[in-house]
Amino acid sequence: MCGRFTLHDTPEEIIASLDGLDIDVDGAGLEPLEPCYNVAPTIYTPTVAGGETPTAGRRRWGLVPHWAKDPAIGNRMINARSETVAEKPAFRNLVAKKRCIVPANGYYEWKKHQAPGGGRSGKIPYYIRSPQHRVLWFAGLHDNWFSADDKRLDTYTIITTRPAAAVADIHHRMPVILPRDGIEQWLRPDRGDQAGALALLQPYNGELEAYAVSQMVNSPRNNSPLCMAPAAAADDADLLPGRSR
DNA sequence: CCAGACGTTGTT
DNA sequence: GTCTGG
DNA sequence: CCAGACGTTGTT
DNA sequence: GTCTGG
Repeated sequence: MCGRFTLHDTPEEIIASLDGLDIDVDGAGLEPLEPCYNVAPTIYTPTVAGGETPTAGRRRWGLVPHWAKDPAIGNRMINARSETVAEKPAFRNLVAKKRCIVPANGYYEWKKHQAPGGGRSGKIPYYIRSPQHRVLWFAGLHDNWFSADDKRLDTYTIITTRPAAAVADIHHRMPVILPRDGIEQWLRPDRGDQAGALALLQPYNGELEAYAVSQMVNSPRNNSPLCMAPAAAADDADLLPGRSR
């Protein structure tokens, strides 16, 4: 699945990674963009919503459907399965007109770990990213919700699929990462039909690298580059004088 | 007709 | 909003 | 995903 | 144990 990710590039770098795709960044709310090394559900991040001219804007992670009575439902709607997204009542109506993409520099997965000797099992967090440090674009769905006092809430969910071979040992699900060539079809209804868009929801074909990180990422309150540092380096930093454990 | 769900993950 | 279940 | 809360009353 | 919040 995908329950935590990073986004630390500048807005310019993020937009440049779309390689000239025509998007409306007017009033996009991409600036200012604080680097975040530990994006958790309910956090606002940049997204690009589909349309004839795709439009950038900030949205909150955790889909709150427009019909929801309680926006707390968004705390649990952080992922949508690609295999069933076209059928599930909560998602299928969004597939037609509410597709979006979500930029990330990488994401975290927790690998279950069985201690030798039948001891306690635990979980080790891993960070997964492009070896060339390219921006990854997740496939998502979005919606807008209005509170009783008419406050607008824009939210999204990240679509998941089976893992690419490079990360299959870590976890049996991964976010859908769109190839650059697929982004226009995902975002622009004039570039193909819905079936074509759904066909893009596949395990990632590109290169990925993965390595273990420290437990620092576990708490959503931690937002430091050390969250994505290799485990040994992060542990060393933990031992620096003056740092409480 | 109205009421109630609408989701994923992992674990058992 | 829309569908399923009762 | 993980962390953290999980409660009421009355008083300031 | 289970739910909410980040």
